[in-house]
Amino acid sequence: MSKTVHQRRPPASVAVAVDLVIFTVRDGRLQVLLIERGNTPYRGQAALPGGFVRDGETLDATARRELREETGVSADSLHLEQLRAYSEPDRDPRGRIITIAYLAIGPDLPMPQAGTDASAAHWTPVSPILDRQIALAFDHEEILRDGLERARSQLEHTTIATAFCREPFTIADLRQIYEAVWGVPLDPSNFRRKVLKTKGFVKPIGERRLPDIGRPAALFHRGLAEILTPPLMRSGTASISREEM
Amino acid sequence: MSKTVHQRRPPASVAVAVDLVIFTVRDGRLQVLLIERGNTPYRGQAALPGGFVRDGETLDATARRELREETGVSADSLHLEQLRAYSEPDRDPRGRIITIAYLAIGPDLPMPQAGTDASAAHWTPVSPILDRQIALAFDHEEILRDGLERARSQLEHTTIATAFCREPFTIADLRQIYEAVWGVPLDPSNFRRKVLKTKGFVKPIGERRLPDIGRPAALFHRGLAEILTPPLMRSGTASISREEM
DNA sequence: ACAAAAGTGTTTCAGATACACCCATGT
DNA sequence: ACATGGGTGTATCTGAAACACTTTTGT
Repeated sequence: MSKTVHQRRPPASVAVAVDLVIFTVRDGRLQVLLIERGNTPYRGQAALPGGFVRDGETLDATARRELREETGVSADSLHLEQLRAYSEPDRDPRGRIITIAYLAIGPDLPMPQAGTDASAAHWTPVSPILDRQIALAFDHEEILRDGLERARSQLEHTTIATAFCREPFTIADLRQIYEAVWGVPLDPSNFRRKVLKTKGFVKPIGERRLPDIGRPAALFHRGLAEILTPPLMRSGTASISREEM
Repeated sequence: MSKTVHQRRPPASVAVAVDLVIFTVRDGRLQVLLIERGNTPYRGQAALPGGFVRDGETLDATARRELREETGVSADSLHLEQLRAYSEPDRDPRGRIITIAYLAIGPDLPMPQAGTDASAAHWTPVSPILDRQIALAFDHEEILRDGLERARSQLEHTTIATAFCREPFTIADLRQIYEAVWGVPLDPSNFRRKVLKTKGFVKPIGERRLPDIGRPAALFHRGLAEILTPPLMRSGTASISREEM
């Protein structure tokens, strides 16, 4: 009768979790929020913050809740987007746990806060993790790499770079975000032109910031645009994956 | 003792499913594979093919298995990538079901095959769905829209367009894929130059195809490259999301 | 006066676009 | 011969990149 055989089979229930890749730029370096695990497995090792989905809760709500619990900051002021699901059956020794990773981006936050869950959290530069000098629990290194690649890509095509900045910010602040996340130096004058030419990227507020040294810089707020057209390319002539012929 | 409170709470088990957005180009139009639902809810209505994850199975494996069951074609020859998770608590009247959507792309396949699950499946042009002339079950219209946007984006940045073509193919075949998915006409001469200039996109096989009318066209296989550098842009000067100032 | 960073102007060059034109085939 | 689509050549224009140069502050 029914042709949809796949619907008849009783669904296997699995535990579903959310893990967060929370990025910020501190001291000119890209950093990620990690917690030190208090329980087995991977006790004492660094891991991405996360937790299980609750009944009646969307994954976005889980991510926002965990973000608040881990950082003490409401997610309203942060950029939050879904990365993807990780489902290797043996990715967690405790059993079958599928996790949906989220990418969160915010300005250099006042962290951690004692007396909250966030007290186990700490900002860690991303480079030593990529270089395997710091090991992460579970498959969190892979998730981190995917999150970094997403963040780098989003800098090209969207205005999320402003989510890294505390308002108001200068064009140089914004440029340093790109330099930290992409890991390449950018020409200040050309960068400035590209940002100002893109309508809706930033909005001048008519004030200036006095630096310790040098000429005062104009201050800006985020604009309303979310998509960069045209994209702000990282290294115009990159390499292709493979050759042939 | 433990600071990771979120790990202590017993995980709520939920049913996890995979839904597939399977695209192809037939008759110069983008089409999607839909099944007619045999059971409630949404009995008799069109829906994306999909099914529940089984024990010990990755989501990719679930997607490949469903693809094989629904289309009778092994997923080896198809492009398959994860889209994202959909988790609204009331998205399925039967209960809490989180679904992870996948995007699949293949050439115009011999479908459907009688005597298999695929007999309930049929190719449907995408346009009338977007125009709300055909309603899909559950939140599948949203999933379809997201899949389409991903496919359009991937055409810009990767070589998946070749996954729509049966080998060998001509440059014009490839161009018609872009025109069908993006919904815009492209200049044949400039398109040809861009494709041939991108090393690893296509590989000439030195033969020609005789069309019903006109000059024979050179035939190609897929190249080894997967990333297009530089991207093949759709409409150089698009519009931004909002204005201001 | 000098250092340092912000901001402007200008030259150069690569690539996209538009379109004229030639080529190879069937009828 | 002509229609049709494949394929090439080329003039023009836009925008990115590089970098010289000017401006505005603190010391």
